[in-house]
Amino acid sequence: MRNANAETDAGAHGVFAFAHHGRDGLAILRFDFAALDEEVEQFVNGLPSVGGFQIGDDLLFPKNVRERHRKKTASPFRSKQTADSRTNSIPSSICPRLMAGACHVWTPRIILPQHLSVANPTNTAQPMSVRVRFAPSPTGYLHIGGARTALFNWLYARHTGGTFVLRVEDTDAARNSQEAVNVILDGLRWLGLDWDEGPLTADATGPSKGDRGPYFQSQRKENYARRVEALLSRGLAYESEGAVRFKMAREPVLIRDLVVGDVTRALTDREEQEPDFVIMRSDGSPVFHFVNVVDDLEMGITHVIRGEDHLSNTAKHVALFQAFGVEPPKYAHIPLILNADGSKMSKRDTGAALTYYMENGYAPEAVVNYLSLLGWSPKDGREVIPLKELVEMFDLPQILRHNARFDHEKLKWMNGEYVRAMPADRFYEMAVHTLARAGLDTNRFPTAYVKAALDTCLGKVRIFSELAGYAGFYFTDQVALDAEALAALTPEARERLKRLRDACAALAEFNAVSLETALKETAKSLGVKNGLMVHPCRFACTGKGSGPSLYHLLEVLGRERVLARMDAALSA
RNA sequence: GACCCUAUCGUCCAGCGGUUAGGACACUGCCCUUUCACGGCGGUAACCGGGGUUCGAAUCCCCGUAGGGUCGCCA
Repeated sequence: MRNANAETDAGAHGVFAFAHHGRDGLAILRFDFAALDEEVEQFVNGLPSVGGFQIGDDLLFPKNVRERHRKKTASPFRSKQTADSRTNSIPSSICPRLMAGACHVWTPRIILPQHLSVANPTNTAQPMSVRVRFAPSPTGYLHIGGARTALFNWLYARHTGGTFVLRVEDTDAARNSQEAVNVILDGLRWLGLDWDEGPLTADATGPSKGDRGPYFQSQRKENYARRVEALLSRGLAYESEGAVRFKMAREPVLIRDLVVGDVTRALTDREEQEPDFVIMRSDGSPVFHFVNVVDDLEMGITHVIRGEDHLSNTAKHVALFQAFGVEPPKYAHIPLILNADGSKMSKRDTGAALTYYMENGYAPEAVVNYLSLLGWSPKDGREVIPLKELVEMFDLPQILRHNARFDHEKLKWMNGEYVRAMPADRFYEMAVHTLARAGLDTNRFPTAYVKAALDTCLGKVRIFSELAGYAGFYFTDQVALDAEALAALTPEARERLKRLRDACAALAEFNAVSLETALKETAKSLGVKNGLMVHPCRFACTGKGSGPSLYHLLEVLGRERVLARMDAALSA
């Protein structure tokens, strides 16, 4: 114990020491001697002192080291926990006082004796530039989970200043088409996920950018043939019934995953029967596991970020990389996205396809933001985060390991946040587009009218598909009065409406201010509350019980339409 | 059947050995308001179960249970 140290270094907070602390062994303690009482000091003096550590230092072994691994590596304190080290346990009588401020405690989660040195980030080798890829199969739709996988890859590439590669896995020629490829390209473009390398068009033989192409697997057949040949010639693969099988290891494979941790994948019972898997079919076409690895290898992919559904198969991929004599890329298997009820999200489920969001008036930046928060979150707990900051904060270690359910309600809320903050022009554009999809042609009306109408909706809708129901009355010739509307138009209500109609007709200026005055005066003269005037009027003019601000809506509609609609309602 | 992953409010996340278990969505009470939203102030609501380690466990370990994934000449 370097007690002297504490005394000479006035102001410096004493000494670092190790103590046995709970089951996980050592804690680093930092003592402030000024605050120690005698009993505590006595205890402290019995501790082995250490140098070069600080509170919070990682003595690590990363937290993703799994217990299996730990058992193998000879647990440091179970085996070494002698009576001697026991005496360094922090006694309960002292602990509270230590915690009270005399001492700072840091308990590393896992400590291995041979790692009792501070991890030094500066001495790690210069990291290679990151290359990630998104490798979808053109099936005709882009799954929302696939979109998130693309997003995570993109975010990681942008975060690290690396390269985002788009590769089309169109090995199954029969069910691929340019339209199917376009669904992917359009989806990624819509989300704003630009790729640094990959196809420029949906044409497999068309132009692309990047020097590691082609970026369509259908154009890479020679590479696969050559690689199969290489394995064959080295006896690492063999022919069987016309197909080529890879000689798979008959023992568990260690998968080091940046998200899941170290996974030892043992053979299943079926694999025990036949461990060697086909890499090339009898018709000469290579299978997914093979092409995937060959392409990743040849394209210099450094990090494979993909859905957790690939985790088990990663053993095959690792074995293949090893057969080719190279280190496998770093893997990061991200959790899956499930339906609200926890079931797997399949093609048929609402919102499973990205096109759903493209077509229903969602803002891509909201979808991106929401997706980024599924399985990942920034430390500060914020939720509405601009893309730029997402890029800055995103990283692999923070990704969770458990699946997430897709919450449409929260997405709608998120979308509303973005819609509200949206520039007016963008709002008009998206509104007109979505309205048109709902069969409401805004082109029939003057631009000024359309804009004025939409201005009354700013900040009112969360997703644009709500707009047709909210503001459709602006763009129809007649309002449909449903049962609810008719029920509201009682004889008394009609009487009030009639009075309001006449007041409106007599108005010199027909605007929100004058309308409000007129309505309130009419209510006053009738001796009723404003609300009793408001509701019949709203129903008559819009057919609904709720909507944009009444006075503004009336102004936009204009005297002519308003009077016509009131008359129509009065005679309905 | 085997193998692998996972488990905190209804949902998404915080938490990484000592917290009155925190935030967001949703739900809900009040205020604001011509409606609906927005906004403001509140509320309901969670550590899957059982063992163990520890003075102390939501946090570490084990066993159950549940959910998900994978075992193709699909991708």
